[in-house]
Amino acid sequence: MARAATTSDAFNAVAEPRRRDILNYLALQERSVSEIVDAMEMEQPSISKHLKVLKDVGLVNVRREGRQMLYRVNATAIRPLWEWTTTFERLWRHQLAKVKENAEKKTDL
Amino acid sequence: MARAATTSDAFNAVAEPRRRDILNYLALQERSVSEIVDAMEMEQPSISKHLKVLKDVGLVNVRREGRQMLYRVNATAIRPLWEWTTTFERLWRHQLAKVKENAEKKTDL
DNA sequence: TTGACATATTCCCATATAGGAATATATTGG
DNA sequence: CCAATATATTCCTATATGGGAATATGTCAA
Repeated sequence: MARAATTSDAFNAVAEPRRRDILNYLALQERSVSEIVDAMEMEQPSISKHLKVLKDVGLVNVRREGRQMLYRVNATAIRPLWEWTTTFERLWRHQLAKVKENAEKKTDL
Repeated sequence: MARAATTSDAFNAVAEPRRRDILNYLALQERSVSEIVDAMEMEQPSISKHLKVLKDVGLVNVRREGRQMLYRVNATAIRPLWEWTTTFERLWRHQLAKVKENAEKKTDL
């Protein structure tokens, strides 16, 4: 077997750093493909391919306006990632509390 | 170019569903490899390989106890994922608020 | 209709998988 | 030291990827 497809879910789609860059950029506002191309430093075909992956997993939505295609983030599709990470929140808070505790012990000496 | 290595960062490491399963299991408590093998339905070599990836990106820590290797989650390594997703939190709250608003309008009819 | 602009798709290829199978390494008890 | 247990590593292979290059598709303006 090989790796899970990039389009299999949001986790795989955002594993690619360029796609996270694109999503970060789109978080500010809806953008056309050429705006994205200008903002990122990538060829237009690459951008289009990344956008296709993002669209396939529902991380972005699109609408046409004349010759342009306007992409925007579908933030609710990112929520499952957030939810998965929060199951570990208790653990890292616990870890951080320990670190702080140790730091205070040191100061007390 | 090919895909970014699974060991390149936490995002790529957790893209594999089996590795998320393992992390979920380890979230409960520290576990030996054989306990993980029993809990997941996978061959031991596969588990060891997944654990290596998780260790390489710092998502788990290990200690030896006799013949056993005890793995535990390093939750702070998951935090960057959480932080990235929270940059979109405002957006999905906004979206959900809209959905709710529309639902209430309907009820008013 | 034609040309220009905006975006998408196809073809090519080097590369890193994940799992299966087999084997290697490490540790302990006797 | 040896056998048993626990874990890691190596070899193999089908597969999907991301970028580059070239090209196709779609839309508007005149």
